[in-house]
Amino acid sequence: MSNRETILENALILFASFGYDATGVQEICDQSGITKPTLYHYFRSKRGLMEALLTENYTPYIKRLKDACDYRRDLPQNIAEVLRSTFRFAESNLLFYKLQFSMRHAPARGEAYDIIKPWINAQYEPIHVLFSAAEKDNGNMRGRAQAYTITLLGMANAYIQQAFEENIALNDDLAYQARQQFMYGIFS
Amino acid sequence: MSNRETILENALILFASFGYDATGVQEICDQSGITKPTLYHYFRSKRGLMEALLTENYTPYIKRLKDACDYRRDLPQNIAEVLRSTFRFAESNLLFYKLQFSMRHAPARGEAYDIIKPWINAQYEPIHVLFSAAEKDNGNMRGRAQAYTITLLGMANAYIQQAFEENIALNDDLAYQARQQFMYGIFS
DNA sequence: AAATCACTATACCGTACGGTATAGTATCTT
DNA sequence: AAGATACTATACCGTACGGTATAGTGATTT
Repeated sequence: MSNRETILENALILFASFGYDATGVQEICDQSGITKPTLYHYFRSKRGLMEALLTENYTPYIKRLKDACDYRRDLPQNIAEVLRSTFRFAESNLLFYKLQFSMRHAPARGEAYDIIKPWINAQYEPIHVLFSAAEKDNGNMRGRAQAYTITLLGMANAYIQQAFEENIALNDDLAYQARQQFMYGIFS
Repeated sequence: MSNRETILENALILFASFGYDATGVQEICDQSGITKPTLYHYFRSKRGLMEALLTENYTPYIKRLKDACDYRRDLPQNIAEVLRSTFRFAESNLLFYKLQFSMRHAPARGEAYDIIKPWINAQYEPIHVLFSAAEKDNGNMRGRAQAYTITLLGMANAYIQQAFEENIALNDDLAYQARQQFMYGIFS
């Protein structure tokens, strides 16, 4: 494995375990068996390292999420796919999921939140577009696209957290159950 | 206002804005118009300051939550009260709600999470006891008390986040709506 | 063979951190 | 009036931080 990959791997472990602020560049180097100039050769700064980590781990998920949000006049189908892709994202790399989750909820003016902000939007935006499109086919959804987006993501995360703590699988059955509960919130 | 109160107030603002790690003791002192020995006179350490902040702001909520979880064979009523007390807690001090929320989701081995851990349990435990008690009256809930607790809290937080971002009130109507959606997840 | 390139170690920079030793001051107790 | 108590400022401690100047290395290109 290349030094670059080793650094990314150990940075993920340390950032996810102790947080961005509390993890020193030196620790990452020690854990990776290299020295600081090597790290700074591949990544311009500590922040650049974090950004690279996010880009490499987020990109495939965001791509799948965009596909899941392609509206074909079957909103329940879209919601199921959004939940499925998100569940798989969480399950495929638990450590990264935990890291990005803690960063999403970090204080708004901290550096960690500043770094992850564009990715929050990259996840939010396609889902919001989906609900906006669905509004046109369902009048009583009007003006609630933002609320649906937030609630859907919030519910997905609640299910994911629950699955982790109870050691149950984030399979398609659970995605279906989450979808039913979410849609009850919409049409009631 | 006493120095102690001033320190607590400014610490809340800074911790909530920038995070526990990223906020220096010196900043808190500057903002409060005092010097470090004064701060260390009232609070033994930076961590002690954070702990005092949590104790003073959490205590009344936990007390109300415990009342809300007193099971009288009417689970929907309990759930409504849990949601109401939690909504009011969030609405009464937005800054503190944001701070504790970010700490709850901070990395597990960081200091911030370590400090808030007992309070996470103080919130979790009475709700868990409630669902465990309700299990005895409703067979098909058996063995799912933990799942219900996590999902209820997750849903409450999703509603609170949504209310903040859409600038809508966390009133009893919203608590009722959240309860309906949650109970659909239980009995389906 | 010379020059270039990507990569890496030693040793160091300035700064900011959490925390404290010392020396007060002002108020309250006896 | 004397002593104790609660509180606060100046100045400082050791340590760890993110980041870098310098000087290489070994492989690739010309």
